[in-house]
Amino acid sequence: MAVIDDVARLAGVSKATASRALSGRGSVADATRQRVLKAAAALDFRASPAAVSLATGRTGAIGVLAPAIDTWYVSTLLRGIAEAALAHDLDIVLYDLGRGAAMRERVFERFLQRHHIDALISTTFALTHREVSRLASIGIPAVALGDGAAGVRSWCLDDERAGTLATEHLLSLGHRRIVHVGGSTVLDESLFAAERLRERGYQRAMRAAGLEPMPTLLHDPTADASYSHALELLRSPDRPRAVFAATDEIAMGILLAARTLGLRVPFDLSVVGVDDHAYAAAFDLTTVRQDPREHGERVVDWLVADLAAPSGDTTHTLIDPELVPRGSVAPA
Amino acid sequence: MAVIDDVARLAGVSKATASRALSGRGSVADATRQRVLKAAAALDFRASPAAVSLATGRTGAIGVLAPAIDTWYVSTLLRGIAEAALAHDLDIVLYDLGRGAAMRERVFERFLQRHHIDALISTTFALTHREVSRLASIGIPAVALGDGAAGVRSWCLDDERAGTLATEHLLSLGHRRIVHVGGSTVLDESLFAAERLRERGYQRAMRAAGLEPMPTLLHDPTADASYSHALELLRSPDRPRAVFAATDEIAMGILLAARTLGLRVPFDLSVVGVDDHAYAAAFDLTTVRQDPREHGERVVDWLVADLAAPSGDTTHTLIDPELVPRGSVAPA
DNA sequence: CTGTTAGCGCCTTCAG
DNA sequence: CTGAAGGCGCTAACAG
Repeated sequence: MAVIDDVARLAGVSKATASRALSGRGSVADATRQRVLKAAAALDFRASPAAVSLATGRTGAIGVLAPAIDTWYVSTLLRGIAEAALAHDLDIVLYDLGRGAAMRERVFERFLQRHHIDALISTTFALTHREVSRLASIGIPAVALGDGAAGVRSWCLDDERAGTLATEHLLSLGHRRIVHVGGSTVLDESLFAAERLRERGYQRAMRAAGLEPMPTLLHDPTADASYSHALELLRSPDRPRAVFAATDEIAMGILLAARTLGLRVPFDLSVVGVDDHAYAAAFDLTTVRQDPREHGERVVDWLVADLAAPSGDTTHTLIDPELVPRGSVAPA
Repeated sequence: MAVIDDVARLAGVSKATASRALSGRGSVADATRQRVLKAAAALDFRASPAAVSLATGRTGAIGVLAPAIDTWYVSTLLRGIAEAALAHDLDIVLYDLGRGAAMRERVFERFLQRHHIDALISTTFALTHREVSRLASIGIPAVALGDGAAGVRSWCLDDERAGTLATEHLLSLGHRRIVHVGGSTVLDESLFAAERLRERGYQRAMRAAGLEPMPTLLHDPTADASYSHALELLRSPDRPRAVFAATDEIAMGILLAARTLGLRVPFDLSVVGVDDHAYAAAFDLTTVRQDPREHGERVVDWLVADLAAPSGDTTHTLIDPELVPRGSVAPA
């Protein structure tokens, strides 16, 4: 592997000039730059990132802290992040927390230990105060997605509004007994802020319509768990005719259960979800959309700008959800 | 941030001794080691990965090259890789190729440029000869998953056998007109080796049963595309009664289309998929299982061992698929 | 505009 | 077992 000294020698300049020519920082005579560039190409030179990083303090990588990658939300988000990162010539280092937050502390300490990234994107789980100040003290800017944290720039779907939108849609069609099926608080009380907010949106909409919210049904936030719970729910004689599911995955489980039981959607049962999951269209599922892929890109762009010129901005941006009417809902 | 010199000073030893004590390499008197460790803890010392990397040539990270992260196979695999990586105290650097391989060259050059990783895991797309030799020449060991490459250790589902298994299952139940719906070769001829092998397995099983394989139907490998194509297919008067879908996602699209058209599965239509996707159980879909999560862990373990003691092993391991009978199939 | 001189923080011979 | 010295490859001042 050629090193910069080889390039410099071949171009007949000093290491410093070669470095300047290669990096574009500092001024170099045009002719000189061309010579250096040509020499570098000839030698197939590639700067050692470790050396660059040691000298500059920059790594050229950003970290992503996320739970359960094998999930529609996170994987789609990751896709957006990866695309934007590529465009900005940044590596992305992935830290998967799995379900629940057992590994959280360990992961956090570990990636901190290595000063391996220039910035951090945290998703779904809010950063704790301690983590935020820790990050700040070692100078890694952080942003949060999906759940904010004080002192950190964040973007997040207006989950409460999403719940309200979905519920109001059902209400406007004359439904009154609307059941809310929520993503679990089972795993960890502190984690599923989004789900709790969607529930609150539901409750608010119900009360605004003069109705008493019904108790939220909870289980693991997977299509599977939803399916088996829905089987029970829909078998009951006074089964609901309208359901607001906290996520599309849950909604899909309900739809599948309805099919199994021979219920006709939307005539026997109306269902609204949240997400606009990749399968939502095939399920003909009415839902409230969010676009994690676009969010991922947006966040990376912000981070890149902030890295170049720290803004100290810690705004908490709420993203407006949008109802996507499809065929899983009918008038009461 | 404390550096090793601070630790050494606090412990009253030299940098060299501190380094030895901290890394465990080289012998240090027990009492000395304790003192160093205590000093390091007191100072909250963390070695700079850039410096370590520069000095040792190791980065402590492995790269993952994958298409379309927002896909069941890749995201599940990634989950397994991330878990194993955490266990081995390795970072994982993610390179998303998106759909198709447009970014491929760029990504490849880019991660090569930075000698940012100790090893590479490549998925789905086979590495080209040029890439393999390139990797070898700069000394990054690579493994492949999902599609092998000459000169590289690889693991991969026996896709042809998967196709055969699925088809034979249908045949054994008396079906004769079995249609195969395949993941697209539409995107890029050279990429979807797995799909082509599954098709071949189907054809082989048909011929072995004395039947002429029917032409494979192709479209984008998403549930959505599958849904709309299946709508057409199943509306036709001589619609098939048995379908072998190349992936569960495709199978799910077909199942949804059947529901839309009022066909009863499995009585009017039998469907078999491949993958054992997270939703397969909820769809009650008979399928051929593969377990990418487990594969991910296995591959990382191998890589870690190989990093410690290079084996030169370039075996191509075929993973045996397994039929998972569920309710989407009935006798003809 | 360009070369020289110091490091960045750690590991690793080589002596002792 | 331990310390001193040099180097990994690059960039950042500072002169010139």
